[in-house]
Amino acid sequence: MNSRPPTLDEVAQRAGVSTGTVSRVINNAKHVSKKSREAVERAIAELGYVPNKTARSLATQQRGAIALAISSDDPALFANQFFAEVITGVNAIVEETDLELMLVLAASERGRARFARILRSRSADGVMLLALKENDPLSIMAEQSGVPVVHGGRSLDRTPQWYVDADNRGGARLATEHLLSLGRTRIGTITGELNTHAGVARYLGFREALALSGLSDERVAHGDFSEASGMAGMKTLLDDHPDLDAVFVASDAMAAGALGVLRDHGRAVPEDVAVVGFNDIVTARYTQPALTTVHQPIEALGREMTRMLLRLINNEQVTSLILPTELVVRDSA
Amino acid sequence: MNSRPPTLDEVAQRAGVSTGTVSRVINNAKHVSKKSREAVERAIAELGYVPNKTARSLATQQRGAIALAISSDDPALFANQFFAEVITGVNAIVEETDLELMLVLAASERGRARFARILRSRSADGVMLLALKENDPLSIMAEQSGVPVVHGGRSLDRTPQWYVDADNRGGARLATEHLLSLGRTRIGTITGELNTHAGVARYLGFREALALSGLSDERVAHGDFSEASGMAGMKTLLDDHPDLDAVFVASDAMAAGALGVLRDHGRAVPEDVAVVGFNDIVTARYTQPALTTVHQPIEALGREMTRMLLRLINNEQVTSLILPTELVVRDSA
DNA sequence: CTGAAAGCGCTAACAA
DNA sequence: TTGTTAGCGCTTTCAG
Repeated sequence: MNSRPPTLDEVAQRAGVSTGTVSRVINNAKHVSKKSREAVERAIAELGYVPNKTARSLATQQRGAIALAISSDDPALFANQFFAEVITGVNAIVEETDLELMLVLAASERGRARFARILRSRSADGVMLLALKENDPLSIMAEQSGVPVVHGGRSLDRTPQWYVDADNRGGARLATEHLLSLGRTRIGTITGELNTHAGVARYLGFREALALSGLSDERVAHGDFSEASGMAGMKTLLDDHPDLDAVFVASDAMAAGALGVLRDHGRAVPEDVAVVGFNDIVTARYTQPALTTVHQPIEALGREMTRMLLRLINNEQVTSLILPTELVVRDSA
Repeated sequence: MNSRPPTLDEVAQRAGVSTGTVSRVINNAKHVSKKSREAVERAIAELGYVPNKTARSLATQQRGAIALAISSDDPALFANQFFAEVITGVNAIVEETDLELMLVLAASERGRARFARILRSRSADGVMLLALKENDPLSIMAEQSGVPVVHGGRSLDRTPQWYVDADNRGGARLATEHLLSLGRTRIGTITGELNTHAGVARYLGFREALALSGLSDERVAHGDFSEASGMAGMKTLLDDHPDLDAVFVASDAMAAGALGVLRDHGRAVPEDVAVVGFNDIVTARYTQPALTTVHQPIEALGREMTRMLLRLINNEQVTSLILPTELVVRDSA
């Protein structure tokens, strides 16, 4: 049961042709007579031939693999929905090809070193990078390596050459406009980390929407996307602007925290204060009340990153992409 | 910036030694003079040499990669916490080695075909398989291939040769005993799918605990792990056994559904009916009330699977593992 | 349209 | 302790 798979040479012998011919058939090149082709195909079937990918890689100088790298210091960041959804999207496209998918979680210094080696040794024909922090060393490393790289998301400091991102700004506008359409006029926001692209973009979207309606955008508290910071932000907002009648919160985790604080302060949601979150995490459906939020096309992000990378590898033309977000209306606003 | 990395031959030339010697230094074999070693190391540093993994693979007949394969018809199943946590665990061990990690999501027929090819062409030195359904074709395929295989979880029909599993039965006992310790005596259960090992094991654990206390175990409704089935199961239970004072629910998703039904029927949780779930998904902390549940060591599962696989690849002795689960007490019981 | 042969970059066996 | 060389299995000229 452990017998070595047959080689191309053996197939050639069996089919009574040269290895060159077998190779041509396998890579369905032209200039092969029907007769040889059939003989080869029969031999392949009979022997159960499977090409040796390693040998082929060595000969062609192509690995037949792409890598999905996730750079982060905090391993907990992998452990979320986002991650799984991206991979699902990536896989959908990879599955249409013969490529292998390598996963590189660069959580530690070792992980980063491994990534560097993959780049230098051309272990992958291309790389998709989810750089979760700003100014990511891997990002720079990758773009300098000469290996095709597609980024998921952008960073503040440096816009990658090729990227796919969600429309954070548009999503924030959507959310804020929804609040406006509900007749709210004293709308505040709890921002995410303002040293991230997403954080800034969502804040800008919020301000944009208010500016267009000529309303004040001065009710703002700063958070860092975490639930705890959402609680703190909501308290600040309530203290500074007790007249608040709605709040756009830049992440669902923060919104969950904010919801708790509102409850504690006796403000009914959405009657007294309407709340909209961002991300549409699973738990958004389970908060009390269920959270109205902005859905990001995460799986699509994975799919488009992969498509883009494949084109890059094939030297086709590509263009960076911003994917639309959409509002999911539930009970909180 | 796109220059081909130097080859071993070039290093040899630069260091003024033979390729054999360079190879020995790289694989730090013995029988190398200090002098040569240093010369080689210098040359490697100067040239920025990185070994070509493909060439090495071809020569050694080892791929230097292991695969994590997830078999499922339903892509949505990937998109959960479980998946991300397993990978985090796997990565922790992989990161200690030079191995690459390939990911194979066999959702479609194509995916399965790709997996078969990986097996036949020895694209990976070993495979970890998360077979999410019973009687999984991949599982059989893998074990017949001669490639080392470690399973995550077991199936009902066939216990894999090497596996790591969570102690579902023990966890269910833990949960039920907790209910007993609370003084509850009319305890029911909503089971998971009874054509899965986990479903059956959890049901058995429940019955075991009740049997040991001499209590009736006849309050049972059957679900399929889904939220909807949890709602249905809870209704059935309430109809058939209105005296119910506690329920062990075989998954958190079902428990979330059950909680809603209890609320609708005016039963206070945990006062009237105590509820314990299973899995400890993220949302368990957000239900109303927060769900007492059984935590599975998912990341550890990933870690142990990987360790086991590495030992298998090195022809070391291994033994299948059952990892302990633990009770997380929150508000619902 | 087909066959022969020279690599791809590395390892490993054998000589020296 | 070192150098030499024959592969690993496939692709790809180059002749024919």
